[in-house]
Amino acid sequence: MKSKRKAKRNRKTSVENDQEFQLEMEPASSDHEGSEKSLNLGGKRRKKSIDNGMASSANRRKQYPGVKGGNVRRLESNERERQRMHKLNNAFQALREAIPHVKTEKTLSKIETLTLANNYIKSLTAIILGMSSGCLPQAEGEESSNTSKLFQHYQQQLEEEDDGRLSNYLTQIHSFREGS
DNA sequence: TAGGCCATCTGGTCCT
DNA sequence: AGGACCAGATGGCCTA
Repeated sequence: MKSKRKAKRNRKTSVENDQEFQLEMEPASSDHEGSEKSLNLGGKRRKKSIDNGMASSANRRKQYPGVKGGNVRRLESNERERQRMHKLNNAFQALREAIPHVKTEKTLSKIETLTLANNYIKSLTAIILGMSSGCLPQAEGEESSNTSKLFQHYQQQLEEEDDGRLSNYLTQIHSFREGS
């Protein structure tokens, strides 16, 4: 993994690009963060394929005359998909902020975020289980019973997995920080 | 220039 | 029927 996260902050995202593109098209509708109403066949990002990329793209991808012709349903679908992806990215961002590492200068990639979060959760679970060391209150009612089951589940899971989950996590943080 | 990461478009499939 | 979800394709941006 390369140390490109910082630079990526400087780089314009395609959303920003599209927003710029929108300025030429229409005022941006800011219904939510990262939301751009680019019902313009992708704006800048797709410009190349529109302008000159069709020769290569069209070989593999169908032509979509309906879109060019103003297929409203397709465009609406694109917009919904964009919104969905923006929500997904917001969730990724929230996850990044939930991981201690994110407070540093780099932005974690998605795969890094998921990997780190996974190990973070597991190391926290291990810590909690270690602290409680099986001294949970006696099952009293359904809720306590569930807690006990959960405890057993995690304990079993951790036993089946490798040791050193926490050290793995810390190592990962370190390597991410190093930008390796 | 290659490789990594990402946003977007798109059609298919699943779900309500 | 229409929206949500998914995966493949494509191309832009960046770093080494």
